[in-house]
Amino acid sequence: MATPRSKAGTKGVPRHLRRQQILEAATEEFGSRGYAAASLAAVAERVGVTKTLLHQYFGTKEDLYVACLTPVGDSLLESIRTAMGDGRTTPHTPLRVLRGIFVALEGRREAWFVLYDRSLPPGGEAARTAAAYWAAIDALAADGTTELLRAAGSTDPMDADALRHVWTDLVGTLVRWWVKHPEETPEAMTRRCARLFTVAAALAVDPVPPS
Amino acid sequence: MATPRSKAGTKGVPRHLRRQQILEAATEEFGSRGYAAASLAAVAERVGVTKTLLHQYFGTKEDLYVACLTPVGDSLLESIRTAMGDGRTTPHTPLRVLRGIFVALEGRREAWFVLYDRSLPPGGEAARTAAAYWAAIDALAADGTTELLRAAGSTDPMDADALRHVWTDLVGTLVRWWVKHPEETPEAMTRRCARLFTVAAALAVDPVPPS
DNA sequence: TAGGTAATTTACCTCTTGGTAAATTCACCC
DNA sequence: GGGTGAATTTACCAAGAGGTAAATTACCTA
Repeated sequence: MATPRSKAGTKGVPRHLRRQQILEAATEEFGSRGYAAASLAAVAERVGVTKTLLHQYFGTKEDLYVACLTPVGDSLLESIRTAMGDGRTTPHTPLRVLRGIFVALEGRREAWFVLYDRSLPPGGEAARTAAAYWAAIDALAADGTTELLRAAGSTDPMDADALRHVWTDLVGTLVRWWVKHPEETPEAMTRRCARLFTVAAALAVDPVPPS
Repeated sequence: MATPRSKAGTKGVPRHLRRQQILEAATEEFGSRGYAAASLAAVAERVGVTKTLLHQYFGTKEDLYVACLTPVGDSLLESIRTAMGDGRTTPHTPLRVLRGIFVALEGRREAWFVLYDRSLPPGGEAARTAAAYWAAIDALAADGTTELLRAAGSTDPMDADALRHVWTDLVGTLVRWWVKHPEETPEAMTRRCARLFTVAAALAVDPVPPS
């Protein structure tokens, strides 16, 4: 028996497990480099497998991206929905939403950047899928912000739109900061956000006295 | 005289003007698609010129990117510096900074995304140059936020760091919104920000009464 | 008007990337 | 223990990217 010259053949990894491995590696790759800069070869190498396998598991590059995006988008969406509860928006809602997002993202924080990738091929299925998630999340955000805004007495629709953007991007900001601080648990991060809100509010309302 | 079979030869466009055209087109392309997804052929087509010309004017793709980045980064940095004035941070400073940024960006708003491109080849000159601008801007932001924070009585350095991130990314958010609303002048946008700040502060401080 | 120079294209090369068909090896089960 | 099917690789292709040397045209001036 000569030493096998080819390394083909099964490695004993069951299909659903391999699937999971690929998905995780791809999510990290897409999340850190961005869709356009990410290469399938790099993903394959992370898994310790060949590029071809990725195609046989997930099809095209865009398909793989969508496969990565879907679970993140779904769990994020669900977390936000449950955090917003019965539809009544209270001052506690923002923090509950944040906490939901942190928990949903824990263990795969870079996945956030998969959802908000700006280098997707325009017109493709990937872009459409991502846009659908954005729309769903934005709708929820709009619900919350307009209700808060109305309660505060403001009615300008442009302002409402801008505030929605501010809120959603603020979430992005906090997530990004959180990604850079892996030691911070979701709970600790939520508490930090609470403190930050208080401080920011005090800043905006309480002018610094000239000295 | 047979009709010329080749379209080579000068088109009468002086060098510095062509340079400017290329720079503008490249900035738009990089800004809208992101560095990795942007193609030199597309830039060339925007200008109505050949890919080769880009190389002869600016060298490699990264060189071209740096050439796009530098003027934006410089003018942005200068605008922020002058907006922050003598170093004394007052409650009016944030809005002055925002106004400076809007004015500096007017006419090439997408350039913002050139500065904050996350798909640059890691380790390259482009990434280094961009990182240098980030550092410079972040330093200014840190100055302002810590001074405001100290005046408000907070001392936690992690909170200060987080607040700096919140501020810089809030700027990004507002710019992004502004990019999507081309009709809004820098002045109008500044006023909108002022209103928004007031509303947000009221929201954060004034809980919605349960009804 | 002839020649020099600036501006630009042609044609080509190479490397990478996404993608596919076919071959190869392993594990399991009668 | 031999066959059957699942898991995986080899080898390959085509397209597109960045990049370069050389040729081509137009403009300007003496």
